Amino acid sequence: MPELPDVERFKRYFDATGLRQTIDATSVMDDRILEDTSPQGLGRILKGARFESTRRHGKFLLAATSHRDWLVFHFGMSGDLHYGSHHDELPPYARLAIVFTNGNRLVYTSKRMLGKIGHTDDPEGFADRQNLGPDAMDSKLKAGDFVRLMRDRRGGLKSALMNQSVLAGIGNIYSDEICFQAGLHPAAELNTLDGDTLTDVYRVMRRVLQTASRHNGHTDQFPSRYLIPHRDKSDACPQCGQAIARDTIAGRTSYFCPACQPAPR
DNA sequence: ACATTGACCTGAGAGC
DNA sequence: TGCTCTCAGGTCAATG
Repeated sequence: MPELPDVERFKRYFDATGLRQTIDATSVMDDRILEDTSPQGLGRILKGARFESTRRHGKFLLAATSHRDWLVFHFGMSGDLHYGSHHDELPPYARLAIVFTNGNRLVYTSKRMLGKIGHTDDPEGFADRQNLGPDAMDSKLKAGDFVRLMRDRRGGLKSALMNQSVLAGIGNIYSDEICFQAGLHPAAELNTLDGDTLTDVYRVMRRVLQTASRHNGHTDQFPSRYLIPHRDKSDACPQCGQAIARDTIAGRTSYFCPACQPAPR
C-alpha cells in the first residue's frame, strides 16, 4: 500500500499519538522486520526515551528520540500503525509494539513482512546512505530541478518516477496517476520529452501528491476524474470514456488510457 | 544505464 | 466447501 501520501498519513498519525510520551518497553513479535538491530538492541535504544519529532523522506518515516538515535520505519507493501491501550488485543499482523508509560502503545503491523524497522544517529545522511533521491514533495525541489533529474535519462517515464534513487516517494499507483493526468504514456521515452512537457509533469506530480495527502491517501475520496478510483475495475477512462488498458510496464502492472495517453512511436 | 526477472513474504480473491 | 492459482500499491540482486 504505502506510497508518499500514505506515509504522510502515518507521520500525522504518529505525531498525534506517539510523541512526547516516555517509552516503557518494546516488544518484537517477529524479528525479521528488524533491519540492523535485535529485539534487545531496540529495547536499549528506546527504553526510557521519548519521541520528539518525525520527518518523512520518500516512503521512510524517521522518528527522533530524546536519546541519540532515530527510529526508521519502512512500510513495505502492507505496513500500518495502530495506537491503542496496552490492554487491548493486538491488531492482526503486529510485528512491533512500543509501550508507553501512560498505558497506551503504538503497534507496527505488516501483513506481508516486506517492511523494515531500523535506526540511525545521522538523519541528515540517511537519504544518501539509502541512495534516495530528493523527496517528491520537498519544497526545495523546483520544476527546474525535476527537469534536470528526468532529462537525459534513457528509459521510460514511469520507470524514472518510480525509481527511488531518482525521486523518493512515488510507487506504482501514483506513477500511473501522474502519467495519466499529464497525458503521457507510462512507457514514453524520457529523451523524447522536452522541458515544457517535463515541467508539466512536475506540476501534475505536485498536484496529485498534494491532493492525495490532503485525503490522507484514502483513494476512495479522490476526485472521480482521477484514474486511481477506476483502475482495476474495468471502468472507462474518466476523461474520454474509452476502456482503460492494463499492461506490464517497468515490471509493474500499469493502467492507462490508450486514447488520452498515446503509445510512444 | 537501463529493463527484465525472480526472490523475498503472506493473504485475499477468483475459478474450478 | 476446499483446493489451486494468481495477484498485490515495495525493494533488491542477478542478468542481458
